[in-house]
Amino acid sequence: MSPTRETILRHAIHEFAAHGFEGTSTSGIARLCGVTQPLIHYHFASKENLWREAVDLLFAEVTGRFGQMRLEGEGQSPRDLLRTLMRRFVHQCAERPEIAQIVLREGTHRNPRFDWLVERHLSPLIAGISQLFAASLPSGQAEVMPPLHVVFVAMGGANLMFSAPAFFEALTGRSPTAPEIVETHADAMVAVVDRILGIDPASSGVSS
Amino acid sequence: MSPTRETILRHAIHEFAAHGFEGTSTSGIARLCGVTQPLIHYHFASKENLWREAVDLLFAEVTGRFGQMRLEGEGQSPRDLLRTLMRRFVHQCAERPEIAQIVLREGTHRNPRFDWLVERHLSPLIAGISQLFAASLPSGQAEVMPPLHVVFVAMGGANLMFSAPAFFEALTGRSPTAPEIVETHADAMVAVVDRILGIDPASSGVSS
DNA sequence: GTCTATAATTAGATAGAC
DNA sequence: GTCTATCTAATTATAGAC
Repeated sequence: MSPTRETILRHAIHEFAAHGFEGTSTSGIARLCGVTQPLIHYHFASKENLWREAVDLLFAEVTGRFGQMRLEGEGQSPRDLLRTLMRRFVHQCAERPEIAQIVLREGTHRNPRFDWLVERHLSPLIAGISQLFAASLPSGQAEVMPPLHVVFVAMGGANLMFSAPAFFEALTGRSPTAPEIVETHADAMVAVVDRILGIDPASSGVSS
Repeated sequence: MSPTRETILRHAIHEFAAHGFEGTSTSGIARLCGVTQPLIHYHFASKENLWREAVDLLFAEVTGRFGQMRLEGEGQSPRDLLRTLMRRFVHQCAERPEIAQIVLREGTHRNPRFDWLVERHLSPLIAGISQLFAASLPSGQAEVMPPLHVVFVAMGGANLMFSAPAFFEALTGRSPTAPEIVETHADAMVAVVDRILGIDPASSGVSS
């Protein structure tokens, strides 16, 4: 990929996450890149297409990581895999808040852009995680906490402080991406998963 | 309040939640209301001020409900209050997703609008809930799951499917605001809170 | 209180030079 | 591949008639 294309995409990801599709201007992205606005149309033809290519780049690394985890997890029990997954997911949310921010910005109402995003990137990821929870919940618990609901709790709980960092900052005076805060949140989320799965806190050691 | 002002505010809440401050146009709101765009400036002076008045109206009812709960909860244990609160919070998120949507849209980065929102509306609410969790967590658990982190887990977990309804819809083909889905999610969130607080599922009855 | 008219700025997109 | 120049449409906001 050409260095110009890459620079534009990098800034586009940030702008679309911070201001949404409608709130982002191609002129603004161009200014950040130090190029002129028509150059963006030369490389990406339209604002809509720029958004799609930015999203593809954003998900490329995540899907890669998730696929790798599947391989590493061979032989692990679903429960252990789930705990490792939860821990990594928290770190992922902290490192790349743009993913959740874009999903939240576009997901307020159905539209072609969002349907494309779900079908292309989100659906496969969610399906895998739901299966993992379904296989790990103690018998009878799936009625109280259906796997899909647990997935939404886990995703939302892990994400919020990193999707809305200004919220956490304004309340605490600290950045949520400070390493020890990310780690504390990862510990907390694993603990929550443990308790949802009925794992006794006393008998469970460190799970990373 | 004049009926025109009220109509404008009602549509403004919806538009700001769906498209963000930058993605919303005063002309668009005016069109939805069946009035002309300059009329919005006559009533609200500026787009910025319209946003603030819309947010004030949105929070007025929530703060009212929360205050009422405090009174009803006199004599209840912090744990019981917390479970009731959690259940109502899920219903609140389903009924008024606009609150979380606006917080998520504005909270991606610090800005004067968001700082105003935190100081004026969010901070007091969060402080109350954090205290409640702090008073309810079993001894030793606050180190693994600090109250503020638990609050973010609870808020994020309760909110996500209603903040991004298109996400839930695209995955399941059903609206997250269908009464039985809201109720299932409320049950699930109360169950999660029970397990975080170390309440034995077997010994706990219905908690609403 | 609501309108028309309009100013000043910015948006996404195209044409064409180099 | 990157630029300048420019088109058309939409943006927030103001002035002034009724």
